[in-house]
Amino acid sequence: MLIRQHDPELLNDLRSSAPLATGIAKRLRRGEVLRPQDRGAGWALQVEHGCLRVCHPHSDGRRQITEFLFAGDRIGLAEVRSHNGSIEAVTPAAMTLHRADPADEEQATDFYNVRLGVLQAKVFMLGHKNAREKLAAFIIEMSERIAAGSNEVVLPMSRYDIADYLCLSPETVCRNFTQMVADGLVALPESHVVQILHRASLEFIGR
Amino acid sequence: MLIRQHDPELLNDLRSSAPLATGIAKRLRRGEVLRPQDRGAGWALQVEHGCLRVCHPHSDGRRQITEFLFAGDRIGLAEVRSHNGSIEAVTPAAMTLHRADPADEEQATDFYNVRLGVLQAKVFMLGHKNAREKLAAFIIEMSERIAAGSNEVVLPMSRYDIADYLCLSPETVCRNFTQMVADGLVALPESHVVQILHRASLEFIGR
DNA sequence: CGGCAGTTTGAAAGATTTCAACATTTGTGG
DNA sequence: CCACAAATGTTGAAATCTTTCAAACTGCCG
Repeated sequence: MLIRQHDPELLNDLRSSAPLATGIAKRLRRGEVLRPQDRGAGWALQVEHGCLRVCHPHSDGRRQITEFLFAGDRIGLAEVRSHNGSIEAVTPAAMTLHRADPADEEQATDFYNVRLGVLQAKVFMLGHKNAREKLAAFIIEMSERIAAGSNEVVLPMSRYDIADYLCLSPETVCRNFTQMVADGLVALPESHVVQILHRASLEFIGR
Repeated sequence: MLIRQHDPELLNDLRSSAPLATGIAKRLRRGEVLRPQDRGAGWALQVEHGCLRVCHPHSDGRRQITEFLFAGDRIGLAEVRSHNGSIEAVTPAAMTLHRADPADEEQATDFYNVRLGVLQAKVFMLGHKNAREKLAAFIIEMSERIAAGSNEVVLPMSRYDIADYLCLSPETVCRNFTQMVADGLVALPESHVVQILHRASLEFIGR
């Protein structure tokens, strides 16, 4: 699949298998913000290490976090920009910026399909899951993405970040963590360290 | 942009500007169901007239309607199939099925970008809108899509369908219609006929 | 006419948010 | 290294919103 030269901003991706050409290195300190207009459209970002969040402001003053990005993840800056979004460093992070290769149709196909899948899953999550189910799914997702399926996950993001990602209040996130501990599903030796005690139950709850 | 011959199920679209080659005609009676496996992957569906709904079943027994389709709208059958979905006729409907043209990259680009935009908008809607805001946005959307922006919209779908589309209960949909009538925002001469009395307010509420 | 699917309304239950208070952690400057 | 301020995390109680359950109403079709 070709990305047309004159319209390369259509490139969108997250965690694609296709390799990108080497690109421009960039570093962000904790909390630092990258606005896509810093770079024109047609650029993709690949995380080298650290954790980023993709934030979108809302008219009511709240924000929505549509993605967390970890080492190896990629996203098209055009998609971030499309809803007035920005990329912020949750932890100190290093990344590289790449121009879309207009000749690599494999790459573009991959990019689009991964993004469609991610968004479709989010629609189902937001539509039909309650707070407990969202949080269970979130813990499983994080264990797979940043702990390689291990049962101990160190979450780099705050409760506020989790809340904005799941579209809940931070208090609700907190209460549901507490409830899961009470139910023996997880342990929280520290607020950012989640030990999964019953993965199968968590997976079932998170559907 | 090319659709690769061996992987044509990547075709996805809704209301693209690119023309499709003439295809196979199909008709559905009210309530009749089309399952994508009826046709293999790599097919797109274009609505000729009538209204369709794209339904996805959930593990808890409820369903989610991810799209309503009207004359001129298109969707890739692969995307419908991807989450065990089906296409059902809300009204008697006629449609044509088309094989993706592997040489038409313009078409595929269009397909993907329209779908990404639709899904992104849905994520925002489900994440941050309450029932009243969802319904306001729905009425505006329907007025634009099936009434060409007119202030009188005849809704072809039931309150249950609207509820499953907005991820609300049918009673909540109903109560919010009633409330909007009480507030003078709309009139309901019949339950399926919505007259928009204050479009600007509706647009503001639905954001 | 009766039945039936769809719509509407009421009342109670349930879930989540909001507001408030307090605890804990983190970061910074003395 | 400590003290302090700011940010983050937790818990409680009340308010709000939505769902659920129940009942009644409507219009349409056989």
